[in-house]
Formats: sequence, structure tokens, C-alpha cells
Amino acid sequence: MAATARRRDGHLTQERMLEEAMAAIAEDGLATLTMSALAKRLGTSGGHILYYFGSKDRLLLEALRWSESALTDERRALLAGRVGTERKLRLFLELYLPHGPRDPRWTLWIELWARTASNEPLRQAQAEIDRGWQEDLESLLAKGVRQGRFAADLDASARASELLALLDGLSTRVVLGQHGADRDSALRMALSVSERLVERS
Amino acid sequence: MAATARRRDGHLTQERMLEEAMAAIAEDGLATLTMSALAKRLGTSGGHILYYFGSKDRLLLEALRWSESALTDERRALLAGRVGTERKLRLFLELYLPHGPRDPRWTLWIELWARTASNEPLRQAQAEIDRGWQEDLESLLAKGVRQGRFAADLDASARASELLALLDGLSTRVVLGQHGADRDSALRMALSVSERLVERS
Amino acid sequence: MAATARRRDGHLTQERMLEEAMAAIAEDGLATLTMSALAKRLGTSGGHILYYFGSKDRLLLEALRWSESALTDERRALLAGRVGTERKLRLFLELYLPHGPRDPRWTLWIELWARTASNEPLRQAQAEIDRGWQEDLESLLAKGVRQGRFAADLDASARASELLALLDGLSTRVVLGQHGADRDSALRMALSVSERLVERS
Amino acid sequence: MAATARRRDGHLTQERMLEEAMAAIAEDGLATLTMSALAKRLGTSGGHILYYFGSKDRLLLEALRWSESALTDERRALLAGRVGTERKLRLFLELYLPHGPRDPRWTLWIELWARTASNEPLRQAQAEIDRGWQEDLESLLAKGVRQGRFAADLDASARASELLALLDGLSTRVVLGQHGADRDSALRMALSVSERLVERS
DNA sequence: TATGAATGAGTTTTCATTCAT
DNA sequence: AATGAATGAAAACTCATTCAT
Repeated sequence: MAATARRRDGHLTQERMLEEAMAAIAEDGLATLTMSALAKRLGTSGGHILYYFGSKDRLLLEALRWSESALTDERRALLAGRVGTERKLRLFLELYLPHGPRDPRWTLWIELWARTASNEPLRQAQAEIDRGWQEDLESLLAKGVRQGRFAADLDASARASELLALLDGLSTRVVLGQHGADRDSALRMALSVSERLVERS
Repeated sequence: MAATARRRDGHLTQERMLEEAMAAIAEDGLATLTMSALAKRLGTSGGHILYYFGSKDRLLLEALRWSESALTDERRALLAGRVGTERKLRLFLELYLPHGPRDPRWTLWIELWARTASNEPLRQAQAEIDRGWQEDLESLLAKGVRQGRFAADLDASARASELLALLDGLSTRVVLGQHGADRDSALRMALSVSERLVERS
Repeated sequence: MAATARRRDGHLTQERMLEEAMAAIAEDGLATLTMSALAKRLGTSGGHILYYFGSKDRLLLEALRWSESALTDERRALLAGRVGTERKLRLFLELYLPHGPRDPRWTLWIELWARTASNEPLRQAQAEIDRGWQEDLESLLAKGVRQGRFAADLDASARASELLALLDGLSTRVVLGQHGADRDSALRMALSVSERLVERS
Repeated sequence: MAATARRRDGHLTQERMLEEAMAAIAEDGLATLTMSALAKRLGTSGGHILYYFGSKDRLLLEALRWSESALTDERRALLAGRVGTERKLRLFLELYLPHGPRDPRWTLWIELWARTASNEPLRQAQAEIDRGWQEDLESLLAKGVRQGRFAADLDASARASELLALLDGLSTRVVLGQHGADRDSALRMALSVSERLVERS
């Protein structure tokens, strides 16, 4: 996913950079992630990172994409799996929510929201990723309808939107430690709400 | 309020600074809000702003407080008003949601989420403001229960949490222009969800 | 001494400013002495201090003069007193040396050495004060010669220069806490050296 | 040394910076030595100097160390040399005293005295350098005792302290142009005093 | 006299980015 | 591929000084 594939080890190195960038952001926040700090963590030079990514903005963008791409795969696998629809919905929620305070993926996500306004490529990447979640949740719900688990007149698109908005709100709380929220309570709340919003047949 | 009373008393002047800061953030984002840019907008000097607020961080904190304090008053008035509970709930949602893309208050809010981790005073101010919304929504729901409009066994605290999380998620969408969301659709969704989550008696 | 005499209380206030400035410098050093910090200590405004002194540089200059003027009086009294010459010499040394680490007068003195190069009025004030000490020490020594306590061929001017240079070096040590020096050891050393340099008859 | 070897290895470049910093301080004083002024002198950027030294304080500290290190070498060579002890003492005094008004090393030294209070690393560096001079002067005197040139009961440590204090006082005069002192007269005075303080056998 | 709001030049410092090697 | 020296444009913040009141 990260641009064109390079030599095996080159490609690996690029992934390590993104991985390390995520870890650094989770630990200290985006504000303290400087190119040279990241370079030090990687045992390389700032110039080398830019050699691959061209700019810090692009590095961040790739980091976001990379951190989501793994999830996308998991999500696809989940949807294709054999488990029951309601179980799938639960797994979907689990996948979406942050693992805990400072979850790298969500920390980056929130930090980048603030940059969205002045960064069109970033905006588009975010939109694309969001669309993935929305579409997959919709088709999960639609499948439940087809299987007769959910009400026949269920508006999959609307329900998916509602749930994702709720999940965003809950995730923010967990990542930032607001409202004393942790992953477990957020998950419980998400499940509870989804049971009430998604009408069973 | 904007153009009136230049000199005269420092309090008004301070408010103008906060107001202008909010406007600037809404227009260009926090990233491009520099002290000297703000000073230019105000027709004053960067030093003068710092003379009042001591640091940029404190300016931001005060801006957040100031932008919320007006809402807090409106909220209190709303709760104390004569309108019916369900109407009040709707007004509450309207009050919470952003007015549209780049709504100043919400833009600031999202930008500051990213700074929360490294800024304890900011974190506490946010917590305090959040608590205000949560408590008032709880008591609004509780009143509805007492009046027999909402189910007697309604868990006001849990329902308030759910609704506020949803509202945060929706607000993010509106402010950042994600999912093609606008204030109206977000409001409609919020209303629709609240009707399903808050059980009528 | 501080410029022209003003109304009684006005004059007093000016002296208090100088006094407080000395105290502040002794406590935190010249680097942290800002006009507004000094104003706060005095319970007045920065503008008011400048109203009297015109500039910070002049304030410092006056502070130096003021802190020396008291000593000048003491020195004159000492020279005119009835005690024996050798006793007088000892008292002179005691007067010159700092009272201990961060002695206000000496702290200011050292801080101002660094500003001497770019500040002609300051340079001249320093020269004048230095001259006072030199002349008085010379005449003290000369008196000792006339009284037959010191060798008849004693070069009062040269001896005074030597002793004052030594005293400057010792004072620096005491004020800055270098070489583990304190006032007592410095005084002992000054006495010991003076006994060897100033030949008895 | 000055004009040679621009690029090539960073070490030389760093030395050039220190050298130029010393020259600038000697010319205009520390007060007017700004990073960008120094950068201009060096034909480089302010950022580049900080790239090497991290902060202005560290630059100053390094400048002090660098200016002393050359002297330390000379001093060691002097002590190890073949000349007679009394000759060595004279050379020691010559080494210690400033070359004239605004001698870079001494200008820096005096400017830094004023910063000592609030700068612990600086204080320690100064103490260490002072110790070097004190120890070497002591051992020079002790050697003179062993060789029978100086009195057997001579207190080397006390004499060294006295001489160094005197030298500090004299150096201040020369560098700041006080008392009409110049290097020659200061040297003469130092020699004269040392002959009287250091008893010959 | 006295205030304190207002100024604005000037400081150090940071950092993404470039580029010769 | 990789380095790290070098850049330089910002940024936040400080503070003596001015001046209307």
C-alpha cells in the first residue's frame, strides 16, 4: 500500500518507519514527533526518512493509511467469516474502538482531524477510510436483514452512520481519557446502544 | 460587540481578543493562528495580547472557556424555561451541535483535543465543561421521568452519556465536513436516535 | 546624592526604590531584575520608577552610587576617627570586603563590570568610586608613615593599589562562592597580606 | 587557523565558531552577542550554530573551555620546562594576566561571573578551571621549596591563593581599563608583590 | 504624581527541508 | 541508499519604554 514496492528490505524499512512513527505519536503525541527524533528512534537520519516520504505530511498520511490497512484486512476477513451476524457486529465494534488511552491509531486520527482543514490529500484519505468502515458496516447490517436477524425495513445506511458517529464519540473519550471512559465501558455502551438502534426482527 | 469600545476598560478588550481568536481559528485553523497574525487582525501588537494572557496556551484556554460560558448560560436558561421536556431535549441537541462547517467553538474544541495530553490545565477545563453538559442533560432526562414523559426506570446517566458521545461524533462530522454531513442532517439524526434511546413511558 | 532632592517623601521613595533594587539584585541577580518585577516589590508601577530614573541604566547607576555613598561616609568617619592606624587599616579592609555570598553591593558591582564597556556614564561613576577608595587608603597609609608606624620610604600609592587589587580578587571569590571562600577567610588573608606588604618601621 | 578549512570536518568548524564568538565578545561585549550577529560574522545561519551547540549557554560554556584549554596546555608545558623556578613564576604570571584591554578570554571571564549564580554547569566549569591554576601554582611554589629557592616553611597553598586573588583583581583592572592599568604595569605589580609574598630562602 | 495599557523591536530556539558527498 | 551539515523562516515570548489619563 505504501507507494510503490521497493526492494524487499527497502520496503520493510519503510514499514518500520511508519510503525515507529505510530509508536512515537502514541507515546508523546504528534507535537513532539520531529523528523530527527523519529530518525534517532530508527537509528537512521532525518534526511533518509524524507528520502522515502518526501515530506512530513506525506509520512503522516502514509502512517494513517498503513495503520488502517491492517484493520481493513481484518475487517474484510471478519465480514467474510462464518460467525453469526450479531457476533460480527460485536467484533466490528471491537475492531473500531481504541485499545485504550493513547491507542496509536486513534491518537493519530484525532491529531490529524485538526490538520484536515488545510490539507486536502489528508482529507481525501480520511474520507476514503471512513467510507470503508461505513460501507462494510452497512453491508454487515444488510446481511443481517437478508438473514432475517434484523428487521426487514431497517435502514442500513442510517444505522451505520449512527453507530459510527457514536463510536467516534466513544473512541475520543477512551483515547483522551475523558469522562473516565475506558475501552471496556465504551464497548459495553456501544453494544448496548447497537442493540437498541438495530431493530431485531 | 465587535467594533464597539476600543479603549476604556480592559475587560472588553480582552473579550474582543478572544472573539477574534475564535474567528481566526474558524477561518484558518489553529495551526495558522500565530500571535502576530492575531495581533494584526486586532490592530494591536503581539506583545499586548501576551500582556493580558501571559501565554498562547492560556489564550486558547480562555477562548475555550469564553466560548462555552455563553452556551452554559443559554443551557441553564433552557433548562429553567417553561417548554416541555421533549422540546427541551431537542433544544439541548440544537445547542450542542455546531452551526455548520468550521463552527468556531467546535473547531477550537477539536483542535484542543490534540493538545490535551500535554496540557493539564486544558484537560481540566475540558473535563469541567464536559461535566456541565453531562449533568444538565441528566437532570433534563430525570425531570422527564418525574413528569412521567420518560420511562420510570430510565437510566438518566447512561442515556446522557450515550447521547453526548453520539453528539460528539456527529459534531466532528459537521465541523470537518466528513460524510457529507451538515448541521441539519446531524440534528435530524440526533433527534431520531434520542427518540429511540430515551424510552417514552 | 540621588539627583536633586525632592519633597521629603518623594526623596524617601526614591531611596526605597534603590534599596529594593539592591535587595532584588542580591536575591536573584541582575538578569532577573525587570522593571515590573521591581515595581511589584515596591507596590508601585513600572512606569513610576521610570518616571524618577528615566531609564533602567540610570536606575542601576544610581543604585551603585547610593550603595557606595553610605560606605563613603563610613570610610570618612573611620579615617577621621581616633583609633590607631593599624586598627584603621583593618577596619578599612573589613569595610571593603563583602559581607558574604550575594552581598548586594558586590553583586551589583560584579554585574556592572560586564556593562562597563558599553556604558560611559557607568564607567565614569565606577572610576570615581574607585578613586575614593584608592585615595583614602593612600592617605591612611601616608598617615601611618607620618606617625612612624610604617616605613618611611613606603610607597603609599603602590601599596594601596596592590591591596585594592587583592581585595577585588578576594571579594569576587566571596560573593560568587568561588574557591570555597567566605568573608572570614578572605579577611584573614587580606590582613595577612597587608602585614607583609605594608612594611612596618 | 582562522580562514583555513571551511567545510571538511565539523570539528574545525566548531572551533571557528568559538574563536569568532570570542572575538565578537571582545569587540562588543557579551550583551551584544546575539546568535544572528555571530552567524553573520561567520557567514552562516543562526540555526547552524545552535545545531552544534544546542543553546547559547552551552556555546558560551564551550567558548570558555576552549579559550582556557589552550592556556592549560601552555601552562603544563611551562611547568614541565627547564627554566628556573623564579623564571617560571614570572611566566606563570604573564600567562595569567590579560594581554590588554578587552582581552577576549578575560572579557568572557568577567561577563560570565555575572551569570554564574543562575547557571550551575557554568559554575562548575569555572571552578574546575580555577582549580587548575591554583594547583599548578601550588606545585610550582612547592618545587621552589624543594629546590631550596623558597623558604622551607612556605605555605604554598596560601601563597598561591593570595597571588591568584591579586591577579584576578589586576586582570579586571586591565581588561576594563580601570585605574589606568595596562598589562605592563599590572605585570610589574604582580611581580613585585610576588617577590615580597613568596619568601626566598 | 502615578498608573498600567500598549508597543514593537529583538531574543533564543525549533524544525522541516535541501543537498553535497 | 544514506548521511548529517546547513539553512532560514518562523514561532513564542520578554521587556524597557512611552504615554494618555
